[in-house]
Amino acid sequence: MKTKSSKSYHHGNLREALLEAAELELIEKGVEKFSLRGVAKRAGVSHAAPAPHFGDVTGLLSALASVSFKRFAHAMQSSSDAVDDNHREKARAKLVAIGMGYIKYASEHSDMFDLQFSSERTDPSKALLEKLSSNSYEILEAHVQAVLKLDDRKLEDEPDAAPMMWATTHGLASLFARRKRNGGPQGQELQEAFERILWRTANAI
Amino acid sequence: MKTKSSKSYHHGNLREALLEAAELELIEKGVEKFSLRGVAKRAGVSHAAPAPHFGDVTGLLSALASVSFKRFAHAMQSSSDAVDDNHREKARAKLVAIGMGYIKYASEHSDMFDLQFSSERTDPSKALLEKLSSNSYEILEAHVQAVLKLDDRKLEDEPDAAPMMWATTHGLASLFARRKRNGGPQGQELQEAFERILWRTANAI
DNA sequence: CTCATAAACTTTACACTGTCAAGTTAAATC
DNA sequence: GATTTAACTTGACAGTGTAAAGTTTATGAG
Repeated sequence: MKTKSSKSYHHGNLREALLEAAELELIEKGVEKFSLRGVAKRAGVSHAAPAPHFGDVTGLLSALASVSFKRFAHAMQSSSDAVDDNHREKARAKLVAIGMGYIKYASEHSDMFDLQFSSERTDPSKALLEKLSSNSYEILEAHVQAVLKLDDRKLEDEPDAAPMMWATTHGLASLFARRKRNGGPQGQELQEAFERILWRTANAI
Repeated sequence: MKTKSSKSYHHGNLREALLEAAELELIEKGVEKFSLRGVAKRAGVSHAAPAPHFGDVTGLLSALASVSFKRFAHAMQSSSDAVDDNHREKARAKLVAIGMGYIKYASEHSDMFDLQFSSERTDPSKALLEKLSSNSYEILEAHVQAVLKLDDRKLEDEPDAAPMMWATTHGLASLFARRKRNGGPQGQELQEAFERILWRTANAI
């Protein structure tokens, strides 16, 4: 039981409570209709209570985006870790898994994913956000590096490889998240198509 | 002179005037801070004047997104048309040109581009929008088809080819548009990298 | 333990937003 | 020329974010 939940004037851990409330608000209302007052109401505090912790609404959403980036990186990493160690094309399989983790996260948490890359409600220059964003990229980059190493190549030799993989993955993820919101198809076969596309891209580097 | 601009009660072509004002508003304020009342003020009419023409703010933004999709498709098409007819790899060169037109439009009109794919302020199920959106995809698809035809393959034989090309292109464009907004680098060398990546992708289909 | 300070939180206020309903004006039609 | 219909204005309302001022509590120095 981490929430104090007593009716004391000082909440105790309002910051965390606001982040949780904000996630609910985001999921229910979407990035656009997200309301700071709505978050405060959910957390049971006055509408100006978030200010000391996050400043303005951009501050809160940036913090939430940071949370999402952490989970995002974790999802990618564990997707890669789940690849069988005896896979005959382990390096590429891990790279593909990174991409599938990326896409899975985007489709299962499309609102949080949107938030990560929505530079309007978020301040991407916020120190933590910038760092976590590039962290995610570096995870993918490291896997590209492992693939290049198979042929004794280095990242510097192939400066386009990681951006290409990132762009394809991001394109698939965001187009898919978009389609999902609009009620388009999202079956298993689509996931398989994504995996084939990622394999083709991985084979092209 | 299409604008009546007299002080008559009925504007005459308010619909067009509002679309122009909306584009200015979008460029100056961005998708997020876009305000319907701001648009009305720009056009010199009352804040409720847009309603008869567009309904609500989503209606206006959807109409503006349609305008943007038309220009977008045109930009891609003319980028493809500009490819030398004697190019030794004409089909692939045209496909790459489509992608570069895509990216160029996204970078030069990043707010309009954002609007196209922002499903929060826009209603993607609006008949016209849906049609124009799929039109853009079909332009790219037709170019993929031309590439496949070189080897006597058909779209049905390679159902992943067009989505792959679209995803990579869209990924590059949106990541680039994002980077541009955040003041990142956007030099000539970046454009060249994009072109190399598109070539690699085009060669992988 | 006490008291000053600082921080968390509430209350109030303000300018702004989108949209609805009710008026006004002018164009179109019969 | 009268009436219908559409375009547009005006006014109102609930909701938004944030700034300022007031209240409560924790903190820390003496």
